[in-house]
Amino acid sequence: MGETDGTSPVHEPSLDEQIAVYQREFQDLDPQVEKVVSALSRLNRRMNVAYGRQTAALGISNAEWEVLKALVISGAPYRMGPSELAKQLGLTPAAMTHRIDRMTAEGLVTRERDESNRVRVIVELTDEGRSKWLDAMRAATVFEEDLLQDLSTAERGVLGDMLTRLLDRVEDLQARG
Amino acid sequence: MGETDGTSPVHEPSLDEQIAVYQREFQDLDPQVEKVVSALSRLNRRMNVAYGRQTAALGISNAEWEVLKALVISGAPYRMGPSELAKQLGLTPAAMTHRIDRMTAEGLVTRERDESNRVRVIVELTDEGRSKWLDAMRAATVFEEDLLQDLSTAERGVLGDMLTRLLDRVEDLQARG
DNA sequence: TGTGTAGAGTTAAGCATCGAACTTTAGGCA
DNA sequence: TGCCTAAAGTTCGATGCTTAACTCTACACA
Repeated sequence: MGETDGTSPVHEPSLDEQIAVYQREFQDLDPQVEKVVSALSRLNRRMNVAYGRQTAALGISNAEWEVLKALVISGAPYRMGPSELAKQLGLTPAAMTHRIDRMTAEGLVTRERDESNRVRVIVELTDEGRSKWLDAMRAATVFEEDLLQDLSTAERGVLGDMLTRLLDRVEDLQARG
Repeated sequence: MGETDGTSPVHEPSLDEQIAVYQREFQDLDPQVEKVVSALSRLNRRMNVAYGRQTAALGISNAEWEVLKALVISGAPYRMGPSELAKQLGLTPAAMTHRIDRMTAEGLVTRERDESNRVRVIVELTDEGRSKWLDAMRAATVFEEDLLQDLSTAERGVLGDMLTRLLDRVEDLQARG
């Protein structure tokens, strides 16, 4: 085909190559900082692809899995309102309405009016939804254990700690401006 | 309004609360692993929100910024084909076509046929596109430096190193299955 | 009791993305 | 030369998301 010069398929640049170019193009760049944020971004994209394959194999989407997770995390009896769900998942209420439509049709959740406050709606996990969550969770933990395989227990602790600190920091920044 | 019981606004559970519930609901969960992956996921969502605000302030979207970045990283003369771009950004060629349409209309890139191989198309960064990239980059680095503020130089190095190892690992897993 | 306001959720219209089918060009091989 | 296959990009139809407008209920306050 075209100009396959022998060794350049499509060649996504490696992290270090990417940072080297950035430094050429943008002098006051801290390569250490850039390495952290670029790795975070790439890592997350790849992880989402991996999760997507697993959930697809179970007949649900990543989007639906997010909803199942939020409901389980809310604890028994696994009920939340659409707005609350939307806030946690970073969606608009409109998107949440549609997502709940689909998941209701698939039997993963039920939707009913709150009789004690008729403006509200209660989304509740069904047994099937809970079981799907469990299946997805099992697959996810296998993958996650695999992912962290090269890190010692001590390193995992340090990593978790540092990421938590970044998370606190970003929430702080969010709150201010 | 509703049942504001005084201290539960919408209450997104903290990372530790979330993991505590997960352990109740799913016995064989490694809390250390879960903490790492959950923090990664949350962190990335928040960072994307932050980047989104910055790019919006510049009159572009995060999606467009991703394209600008890829073109700059490819190095001068800042040219790539649509498929190559699509692969790096994790999009389908169809989506890339439309995105390039929009960015061409906005003057951020140009699109022309490759005369030496008329099946191909060359997307090239314009001066305006390069300048937008620079503006976004300046804003991003300020944010990123802020984000990592609580980590020492040594810690940043360790974090970058660990994330790179995870990235290598996930690429490995991707390649296999 | 009535009115105004605010919050929860849905509906409607527009846009970005996806998967699949299609067009065009390049190159291999008879 | 002519055919066949593969690759690049676009077009088409469907899906899920966004913003904005709207409905309905609850509560505050006169």
